[in-house]
Amino acid sequence: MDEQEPHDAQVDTNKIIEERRAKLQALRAQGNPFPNDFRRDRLAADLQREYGERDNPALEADPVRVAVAGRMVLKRVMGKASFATLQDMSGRIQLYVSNDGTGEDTHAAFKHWDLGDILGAEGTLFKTRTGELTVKVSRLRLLSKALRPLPEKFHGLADQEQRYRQRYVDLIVTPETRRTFQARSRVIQSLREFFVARAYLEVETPMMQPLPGGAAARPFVTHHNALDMQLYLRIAPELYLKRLVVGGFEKVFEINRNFRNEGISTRHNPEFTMLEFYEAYQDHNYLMDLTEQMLRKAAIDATGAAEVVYQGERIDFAGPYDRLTMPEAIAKYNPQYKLHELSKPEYLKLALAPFEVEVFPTDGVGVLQLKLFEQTTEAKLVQPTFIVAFPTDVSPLARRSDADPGVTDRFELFICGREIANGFSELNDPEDQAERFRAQADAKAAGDEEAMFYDADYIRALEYGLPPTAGEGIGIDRLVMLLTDSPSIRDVILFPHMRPE
RNA sequence: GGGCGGUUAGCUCAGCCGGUAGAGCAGCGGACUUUUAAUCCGUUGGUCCGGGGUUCGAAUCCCCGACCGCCUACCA
Repeated sequence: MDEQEPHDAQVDTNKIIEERRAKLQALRAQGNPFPNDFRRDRLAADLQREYGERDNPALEADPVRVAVAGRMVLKRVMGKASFATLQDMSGRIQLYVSNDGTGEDTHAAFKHWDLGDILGAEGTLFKTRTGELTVKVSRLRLLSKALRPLPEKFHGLADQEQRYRQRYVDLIVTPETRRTFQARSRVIQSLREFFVARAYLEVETPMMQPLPGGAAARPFVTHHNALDMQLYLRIAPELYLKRLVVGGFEKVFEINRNFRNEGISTRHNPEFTMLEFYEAYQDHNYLMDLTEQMLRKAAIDATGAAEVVYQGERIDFAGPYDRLTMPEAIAKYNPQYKLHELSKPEYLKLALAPFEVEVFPTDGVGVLQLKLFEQTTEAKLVQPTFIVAFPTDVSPLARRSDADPGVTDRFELFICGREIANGFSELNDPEDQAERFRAQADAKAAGDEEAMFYDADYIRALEYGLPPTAGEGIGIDRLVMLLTDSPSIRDVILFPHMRPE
């Protein structure tokens, strides 16, 4: 369907907007109402930090001249003098505008400016009677007229839908939203520092792939016109990153988007950010140690402490974290099950009977354990917990355990009942990998839309020799949710996917 | 996909057992030179999400639909 209707065809409007348009028209008559020749020299938070403690006599004895700019978010007019609160990227600073300071004409014009307008102000600092640091304005300019009114100044924006759809408004009026995304930036910065400090190379691998690989998920499909070929948005970077390890980049990481054509929920967005990293000559046990250090640092860098509170639960990222096999975890959190019985298929099938899970005759012990784990235990793993030794059947890219070929040297990290990380010793045997791809391809042919494709070039890469390698992926959005106490993944994604308005 | 809840002024929200639309903020006009969600006086502003039905009469009750939120399922 072609729906290229012009954007201004359906402009919603109201009396307030009309009045502001009229004000803008009047401004146009006096010159360009969107000047770009004002330069600020200070940010609000810097002023608060540097001069917030200074008393008024000190400020007046040694006048501090400043030029500030920002959005007017509060305004109090009192006749011959007014106060306004300006908000910039760093915080807020109060302005004192008066006939004495700016002259009557400017002050009179200011009275007609609106909340939401962008202003530039020059003046000197002083403290009001109540001790608030304030700029006594000598020059004041309107830099950008806002035509649309801001949400109610006290309650802000409560409508979740509008907060997601119009994030720009949410960011203006909701301090928690600003803090969340600032914390998100610190988390990613922290992770990047962590790897760079360990001599990892940051790389970028294809987002558009001829074969989507590295995970079990339904992909988005697109089309390249010039090549006349189908391409998939990637569901994971894994197979490309391991190709780089073959190439001799023995420590690599990538922080970038994955795309999965699946449901949307408070924990799923169609595009989400993934950290993946690979290190040659290491194994899954090393990864678990590394993960503990990494998450401890990320928590401290994001929040100032290794212990955070998520939705009322205290989460301790300091480590070390529990490391349990699935049967161990099931028995630990569900004493009704006996550990020594949990490796018996008949016992597991009996245990699974009360749950609404499909059990297939082909399910091995490992898969049965996984199903029981998901039903009984996953949600109870509040503190960071590594679950180790995943069944080979559900781990087509992981190295088989030397002790038990039915399981792999793979772990997942659970926090607050959610999977946060997934790591393993990589399968570097090209013949074993080819066999597992064939099994996946068979499953796909049988109708499993999430089964993997057979990736012949990846097999060819393995045939050149992949060193023994450990690799891991961490869902950044879910980690940021935990570190910012956000109940929905949409709260940590600036522009989450929504149905069109 | 299933269940529950929501949608009323630009924003935050009331609106009872069905009787024909309200408040605060914002806006507009006025007073006010140290306010702090400034205050005080006056005042403008509505496709009650959309469509159908019941009724003398629907924001209100019923049905269908849209969108959003939460839970649940699926999704490693």
